[in-house]
Amino acid sequence: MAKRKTGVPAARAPTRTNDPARTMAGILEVATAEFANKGLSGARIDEIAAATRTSKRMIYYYFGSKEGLYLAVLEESYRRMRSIEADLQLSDLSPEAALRRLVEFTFDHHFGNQDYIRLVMSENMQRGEYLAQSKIIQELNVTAIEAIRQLYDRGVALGLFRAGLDAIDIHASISALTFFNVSNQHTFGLIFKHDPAAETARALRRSNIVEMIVRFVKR
Amino acid sequence: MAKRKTGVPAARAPTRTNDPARTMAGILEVATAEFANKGLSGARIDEIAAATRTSKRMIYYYFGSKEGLYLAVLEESYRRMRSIEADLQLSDLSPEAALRRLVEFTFDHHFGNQDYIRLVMSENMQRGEYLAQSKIIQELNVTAIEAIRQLYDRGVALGLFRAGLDAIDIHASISALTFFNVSNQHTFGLIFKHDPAAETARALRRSNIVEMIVRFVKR
DNA sequence: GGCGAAATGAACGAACCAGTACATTTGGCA
DNA sequence: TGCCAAATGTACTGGTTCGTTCATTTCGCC
Repeated sequence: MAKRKTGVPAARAPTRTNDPARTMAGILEVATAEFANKGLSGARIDEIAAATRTSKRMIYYYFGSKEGLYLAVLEESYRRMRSIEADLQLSDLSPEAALRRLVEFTFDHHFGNQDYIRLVMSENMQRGEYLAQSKIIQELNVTAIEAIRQLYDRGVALGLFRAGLDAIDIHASISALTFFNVSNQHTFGLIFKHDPAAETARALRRSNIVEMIVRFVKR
Repeated sequence: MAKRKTGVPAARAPTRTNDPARTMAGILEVATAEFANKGLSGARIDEIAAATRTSKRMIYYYFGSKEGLYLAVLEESYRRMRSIEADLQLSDLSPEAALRRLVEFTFDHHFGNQDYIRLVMSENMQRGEYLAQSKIIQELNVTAIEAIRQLYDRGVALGLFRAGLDAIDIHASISALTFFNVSNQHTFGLIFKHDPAAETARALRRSNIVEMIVRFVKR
């Protein structure tokens, strides 16, 4: 909670400065990168410690264990993701425009937050073992589903979308197409040589994904 | 190459029996499960050795290192996957039927071969580092693309499919939707409680994916 | 202005784990 | 049938890595 120290402007340099919040935040930031890069078993506590301003001792002081730190990273990462997602104002747009916007946003967000993608990949490699321990996370996704449901219901009511589809299913498709685009870029890109002109290729892929989703829900 | 021993029917029990091919195959089988379950860094050579009829010594004798074994597992797994895929006879079917069959097959195959999915996930966590070392693998995917291209071109020629689409892009979408369905089942399923009546939910998901792909390519 | 809990630092230990040294057996072949 | 390379078993090691022990410093509060 406390972001900064109260009094005492830094004067005497040689002494230590206690700042728990900053210490924890620093650890989390470094740990996020490490776990995203190497996964749970590949990550090294010593490397995380070395990259922070503080020591390994503090990691255990605040997070208890490697797994505890991993879980904290996971939760923080989910929290950030969902808080950004909540900023979309879809209700002002027409159903189709809203759907397009949502897919485009998801595509761009996943591309721009590959650490998040890799953490989710890692967690799926663990079979969701750690996510299951977290009460907080379950609630965080309801918003995404709700946004789709509202936009979809509007579309159906206006006769623009076909009825009988499931918002969760639509969400699954959007996630699958956008997630895979990042998560499997190495095995997929490597095999089919997508690299040259990657920019335009990605733009093309993006519009194709949008098109695919829209075509699926429209009458 | 040599599948079995030539002469010498097993008579004297107490003595050892040399069978390199069998030893290697046994190691690969166990290693596949271990790497698929735990990933490269999570896997333990000692555990693999314990689960085989042979010893850790043999693993290093035949595969050189943990990474060497991992790469061998990866290659073998890809090889198996593509050889099954090649069995589809799509050219006898109408373009749309062929497309449906391909998607259904891919969906079912991925669901039934989760070790393969997890190995690909693992490899993407390594940023394709090991796949890049393998000359063999690159060629193995061309068939999948080719199958789609042929079916798609037929569809366009018949005026059933819209022109201007890319076979690789279609393949990406099919892969994304079917792969994600398995790869992210834990984080996705956990969050949205898909568990009860999983059978019918999966069937529904399957037909929705097929529908989505078909709608995308049809005029 | 000092007291005690919170926060931090430095070094250590015990388990784990990839890889190896050394020794032995098997089996094709001359 | 005896020789030698291929194949295998056993026991060990050196480095790595999670986690801890012990000691010290900071700082809110009375």
